[in-house]
Amino acid sequence: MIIYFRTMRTKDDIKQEALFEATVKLVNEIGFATSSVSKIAKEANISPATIYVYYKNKEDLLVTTYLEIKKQMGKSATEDFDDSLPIRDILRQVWFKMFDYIGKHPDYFQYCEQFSNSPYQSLVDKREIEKHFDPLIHVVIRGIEQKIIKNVNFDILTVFIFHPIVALSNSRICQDFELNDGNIETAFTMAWDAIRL
Amino acid sequence: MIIYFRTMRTKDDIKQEALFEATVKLVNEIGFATSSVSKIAKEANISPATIYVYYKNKEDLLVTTYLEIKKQMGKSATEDFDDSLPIRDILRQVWFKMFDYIGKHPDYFQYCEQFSNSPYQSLVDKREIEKHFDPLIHVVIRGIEQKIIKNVNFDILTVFIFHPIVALSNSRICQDFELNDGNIETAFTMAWDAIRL
Amino acid sequence: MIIYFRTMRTKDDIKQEALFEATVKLVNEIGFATSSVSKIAKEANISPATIYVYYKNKEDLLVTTYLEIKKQMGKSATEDFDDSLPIRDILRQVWFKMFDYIGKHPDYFQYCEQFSNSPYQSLVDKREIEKHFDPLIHVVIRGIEQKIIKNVNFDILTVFIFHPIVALSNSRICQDFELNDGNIETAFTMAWDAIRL
Amino acid sequence: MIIYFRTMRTKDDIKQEALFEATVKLVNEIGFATSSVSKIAKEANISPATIYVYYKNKEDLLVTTYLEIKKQMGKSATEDFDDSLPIRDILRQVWFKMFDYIGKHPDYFQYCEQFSNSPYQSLVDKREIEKHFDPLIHVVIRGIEQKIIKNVNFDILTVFIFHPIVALSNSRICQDFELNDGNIETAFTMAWDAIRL
DNA sequence: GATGAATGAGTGTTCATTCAT
DNA sequence: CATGAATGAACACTCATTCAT
Repeated sequence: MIIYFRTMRTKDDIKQEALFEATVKLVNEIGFATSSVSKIAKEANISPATIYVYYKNKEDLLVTTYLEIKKQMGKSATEDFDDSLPIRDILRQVWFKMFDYIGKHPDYFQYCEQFSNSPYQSLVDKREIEKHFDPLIHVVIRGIEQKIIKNVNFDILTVFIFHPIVALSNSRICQDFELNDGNIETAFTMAWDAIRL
Repeated sequence: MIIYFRTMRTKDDIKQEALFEATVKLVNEIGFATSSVSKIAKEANISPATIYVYYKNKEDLLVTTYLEIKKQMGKSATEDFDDSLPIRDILRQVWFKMFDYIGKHPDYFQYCEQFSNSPYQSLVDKREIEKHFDPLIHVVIRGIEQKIIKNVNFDILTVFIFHPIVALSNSRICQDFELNDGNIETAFTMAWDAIRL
Repeated sequence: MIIYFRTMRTKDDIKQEALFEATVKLVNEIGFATSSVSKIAKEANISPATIYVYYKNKEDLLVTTYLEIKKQMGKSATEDFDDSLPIRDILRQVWFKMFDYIGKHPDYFQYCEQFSNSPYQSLVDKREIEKHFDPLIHVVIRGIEQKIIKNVNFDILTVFIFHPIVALSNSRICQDFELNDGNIETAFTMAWDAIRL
Repeated sequence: MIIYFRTMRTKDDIKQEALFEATVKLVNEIGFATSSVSKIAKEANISPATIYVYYKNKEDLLVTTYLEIKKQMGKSATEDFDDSLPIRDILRQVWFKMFDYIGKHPDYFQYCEQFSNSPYQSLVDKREIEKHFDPLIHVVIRGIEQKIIKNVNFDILTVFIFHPIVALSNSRICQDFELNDGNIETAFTMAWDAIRL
């Protein structure tokens, strides 16, 4: 007879985490297109049927996994956020924190990249993601108000101040770019040059 | 009685082009992952087996379609290339030409985006593509030599001077960005600010 | 309400056996070349997909079926093996046991014949089969040592002492040969005349 | 302008022979099951459609090829047939002639072996083949009448006097048997021991 | 809660054959 | 006569999902 103490993790938690890791691992190893429910189940050492205990369907599994990572990423990027610093310094810190996170979890990052270009991508509410990065957005808006940042379409700003982080981390796009502090500093300077007034 | 005029195109050409268009259309409508040979065939109003008359296999169909578009795109971007212009003006012209091409063929552009993030992407020789854009690369190199452009890792430069064109054209990333001349001018200025010394 | 008695066989066993019988039956009816997975499935009254629950692939199904029969056959041929008998009597007994088995399971025999001439034949380790018939081989070797059997290439001996059993049982080759005791006795005498010193 | 002289072989003959050789070659290389009409056509350097000019269908092509070889084989086995020789010598000569033919045309022999175990085998009239070997059959009958050969079921005799030639030539069955004169002599002696009174 | 077994619908691909030219 | 193009039907196999236990 098994007794579950209050602090003991339930079986559920363990299975769910195994499923999370298995999903990320498999997608990174064999790609989104060929990652099937049964392969993920095998990787997690459970029956394919068990997945349907925890998730409504395949879509739910993949989307939830994505959202979980994005949440973590947002948290990492905005932790120790110091609103009193100059805007440039705040954004610079975010850049380093993001590259730090990606460097530590390249598999999570890669999963997100794959997800973003999969058909499942359209199933997530963009706002749901953005809210994890809200503090950053507000910094940029403040920069515009203080006439430090160019007052242009927000999408354009995003393309120059946030998108490069993703592009530079994508080994397919940047085969020569090494994630060392010097390179990150250089790239950030360029991003800042692009958006600053 | 059917009369074939001299200028009449042969059946082959018509089918092959129908296949090209059907491939692009379907991939754009339902995505790469779910675009099957039989669905493409149905879209082109031919039998799935007929595809194998024109292409070795699915991979061949998708890759060839991609290469064809990239070739067109490179030609468009570099036509009327005037090496005597100032470097900034050359790049600015390329930007406008690229947005012009994408504006005229949003479906071709979208297909390439999807392809670039598919498992088939690894099957094309990156150099094969780059050669269609070689003149641009040389302009950037000249800019570095003339101390007009920052002397940094080429991948980083690419992320700021070429990658934004793609990002801004990607309706998923930029839902607010409108491809009008003003917006393009603004964005180009930012890209130039990022890379210029 | 269904009640499962203790002796009731599980679904698995029933399906797997149905599959075995269906495979043998279909191959005998329409030949190896035209026996497809879906036809076998239909014969066994299951979905083609279900076959892949029990076997890795078509090859696995066909090879396993073959090995199973050969194992049975070897066991039949060598049961009640009495090493103390004169060599001629031992071989004679094997002949009768083999014809007995083939007479009782003509379909199994025919399946093996078809398999042996199929492309799948090369996938089985010849030794794996031979080991079921090892006692026979040793009898022949003993016969040579005792100068009762001609001391010639073993392949040649096999062609005259074992191969005729197969040839005579093959209805395609022998349409007039009836498997009665008289005919078997006659044929065995000829085989013995061929190999004895 | 091409002028065909009377002695010149017509295109037909050349194509038909190319087709014959291509069929044999391909079947030997990739097996009966995977030899398709289009592959044979490619091997013969003609269009698949052209095959249907010369043969009614695939079956016709394969069967005709088989019959042609069997005819040749029968001719070879029975040429220089000397009815005045002792029966043993006649049969011995046939053995050597057969092994000679097979040694010179291993591909033709192998094609026949493959054909004999294909579904097409049932389409040929056994008598059609046998008539090419009629002289041999009559020799055996004479042997029985002269009380030189055992008076048993003809199928049984065939299994011991003709079948071994095929078995010994089949590299799958006899991997150790070498087609040299010594081995053939030994094997023939055994065959003769089996059938002689 | 957990699962082995089962499956209809789909995958990419090859086939023997026909037909307009 | 010769053929390139075309295809319906079949192939082996995988899929996401369900369901009885």
